[in-house]
Amino acid sequence: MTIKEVSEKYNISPETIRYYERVGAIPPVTRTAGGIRNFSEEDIGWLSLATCMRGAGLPIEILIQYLKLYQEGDSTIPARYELLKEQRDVLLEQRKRLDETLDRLNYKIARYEAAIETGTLTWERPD
Amino acid sequence: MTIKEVSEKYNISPETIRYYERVGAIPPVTRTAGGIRNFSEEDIGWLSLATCMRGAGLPIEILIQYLKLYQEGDSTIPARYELLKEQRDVLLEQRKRLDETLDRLNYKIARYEAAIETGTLTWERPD
DNA sequence: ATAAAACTTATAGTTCACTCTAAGTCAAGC
DNA sequence: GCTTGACTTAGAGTGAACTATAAGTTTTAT
Repeated sequence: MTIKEVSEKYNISPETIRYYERVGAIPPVTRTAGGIRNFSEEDIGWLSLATCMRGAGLPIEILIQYLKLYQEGDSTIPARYELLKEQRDVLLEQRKRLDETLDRLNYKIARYEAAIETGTLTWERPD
Repeated sequence: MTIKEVSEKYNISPETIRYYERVGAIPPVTRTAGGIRNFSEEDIGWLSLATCMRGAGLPIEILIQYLKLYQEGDSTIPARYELLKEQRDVLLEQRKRLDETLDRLNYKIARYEAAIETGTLTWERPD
C-alpha cells in the first residue's frame, strides 16, 4: 500500500505519516527496491495505533517510548505494561474533566433554552 | 481577591490569567484605584468557566467568541445558545474518541497481563 | 523514451497556548 | 522615607505537533 493510499484510508497527510516515522512514533516502514514506502499490514497496524492514541490526546513522546521498548524485545514487556496502564489513567482523568465540562455546558444550554422559550432571562450571573 | 490568591486557588499562573484577559477570553478584571487587579466573584466565575473549557480542550478562540457575544447583550442569546450546543457536540465527539482509545488500551493491557502471568506471548502482531 | 506525477530527504515555517523577560510603577512594613 | 516585593505593560521566547518548501529521484502512463 502506498503512502497516498494509507493517507486517504486513515485520513492522515503523507507529511504526518513521514513525520511519525522520522521521529520514531512508528517503526521504519517497509520499502520497495527503489526505497519507496510500501506499507505492510503490520506497518498499518502501527500507524493505526499512533493515530488512535494521538486522537485521544496522548503525546507523541509516549508513542516513541512505547515503540523503543517494543524494539528492545520481550524483556521490556513489564515496562510496556506499566506504560500502558499509566496512559490509561491519564485518559481516565481526561474523561473525568471532559464529563465535568459537559455537565457545565449542559447546565448553561438548559438555561439558554429556558431564556429563549420564555423570552425571559432566568439568571443574573453572567456566565 | 488578588491575582496571586486566584492563581493559587485555581492553579493557574498569574501570567496565564493576564493572558486570558489580554486576549479577551475573560472580561476586563475589576481593578483597585491604583490599577491593580482585584477579582470579584463574577471575575472568578468567568475565569473558572475559561479554565473548565480549556481543561476539556476547547480552543481559546471559542471563549473569545462567547465573551464577545455576551458583551453584545441579550440579542445574542440565540447565537450563544448555538455556540454552546456546537461545543457540546465537539466534546461528545472527543469523548467517543477517548472511549475508543481506552478500549484499545484495555485490550492491550489485558494481553500484557496474560503474557506476564503465563510467561508466554499470546499474540504475534507486534502492536 | 520521455513527460508528468508521486515519491524522496532535509530543513524551514506555522499555529496554538502559553511562559518568560525587561523595564517600570505601586503599596506595605520597618 | 525608603526598601522590598508584588504588581503593571509590552513584547519576545518556547514547546508540541504538525505543515510546507526546495531540490532532487523514481515510477507510471503514453
